[in-house]
Amino acid sequence: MTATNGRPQAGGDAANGRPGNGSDAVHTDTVSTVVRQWQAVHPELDTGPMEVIGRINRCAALLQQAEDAPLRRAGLSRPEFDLLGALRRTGHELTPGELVRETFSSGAAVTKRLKQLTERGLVERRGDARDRRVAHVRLTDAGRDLVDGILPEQLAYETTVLSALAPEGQGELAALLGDLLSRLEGRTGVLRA
Amino acid sequence: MTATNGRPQAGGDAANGRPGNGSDAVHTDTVSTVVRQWQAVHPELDTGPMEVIGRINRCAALLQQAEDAPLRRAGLSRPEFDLLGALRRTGHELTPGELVRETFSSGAAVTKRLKQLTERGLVERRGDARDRRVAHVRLTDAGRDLVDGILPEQLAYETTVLSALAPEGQGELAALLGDLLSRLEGRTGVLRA
DNA sequence: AACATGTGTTTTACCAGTAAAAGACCTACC
DNA sequence: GGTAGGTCTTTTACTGGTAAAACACATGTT
Repeated sequence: MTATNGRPQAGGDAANGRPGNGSDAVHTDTVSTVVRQWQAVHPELDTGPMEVIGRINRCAALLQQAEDAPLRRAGLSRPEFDLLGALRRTGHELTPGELVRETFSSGAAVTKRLKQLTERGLVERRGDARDRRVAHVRLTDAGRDLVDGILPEQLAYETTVLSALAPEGQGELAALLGDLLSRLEGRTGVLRA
Repeated sequence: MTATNGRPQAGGDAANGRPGNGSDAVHTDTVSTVVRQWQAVHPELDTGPMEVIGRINRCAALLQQAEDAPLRRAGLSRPEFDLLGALRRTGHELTPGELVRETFSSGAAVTKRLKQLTERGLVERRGDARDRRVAHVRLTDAGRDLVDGILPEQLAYETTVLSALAPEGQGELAALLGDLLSRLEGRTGVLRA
């Protein structure tokens, strides 16, 4: 459980942090294989970060596929659901600009999605009286019902997916990711550099 | 699944065995805000999975932006780098089909990328003598040099990005994600369902 | 040998996302 | 009150992805 930071020499276990797991139950996840390959080719490099970032990326990819299953049944993509969800969880109307911020997507993407969701009757828009540039978007009843119907399925699905981890493991993971995320989000400078 | 299931709210540190790091600094990451909003609207739902999956997704999104910085300087997208990296780290030629499996992308995407990378002189292809359906792709010297030049930058960048976490935290995170990932990858049925 | 079936790769048609510019509108200052 | 500059949103042009079909070839069977 020593250095992830300082040269994980031989064996990918360096970043593994757990006490006695050297031999049994070898992690056969693809990332550890990839890391081993890199270390064989470039033994001088510290591949520690890969073990974290590679896994985050890969988990995200796999989980999104998994999560998408309940959504697709409802004919929604994940970004569409995110948009509807933002409206639902805030509980009030949002402007397109606010939706951009809530869903972390570009303005153009939000415009397109709103168009489609409006056509499907899931959201409505009205203009602002004072400032005619801005629009206000709200869920229709159908939109709200759809979100409320999907969300429990979604969470149940996620629960089973995460059941690979013990509850304490899930807590740890959430906490660690929270640490990382709050720093990442706080220091946007790091990201834009 | 009761409302507040085993969710590690303030007691998270108890369950998660982290020694010194019990800094009760409130996590101000966006995910915790989102989760709070959902709980206000649907107090009966167990939002535990969101704290993990939401954060994985968000971290992935932010980290990819971060990682992309060094790549973009070299005029490569991440999927392109993944392809070149697969060739580099395996150390031998790969067929398009193998590249599909290594990089987790579709065949069509690999074909397109190979075309571009070939035009840029970073990879070469040759046919197979025995089976004329298959091609063999290898890095050119320029391609190899490019990868070798970028990789250290990339890792350095990732190291600074992860410096938000203490080394032990990084190890724990890698281990937990490895657990999750190896189960996710093993049980493909869960994902394709 | 001829054919059905399977595999490796590419092509086609299409869809969603982005960046940059445009458009519409506000505001504040001269 | 007109105009410069800023903000909110949409449009445009394009890129890159996917799914499904097409293509080219191999293989096993009769």
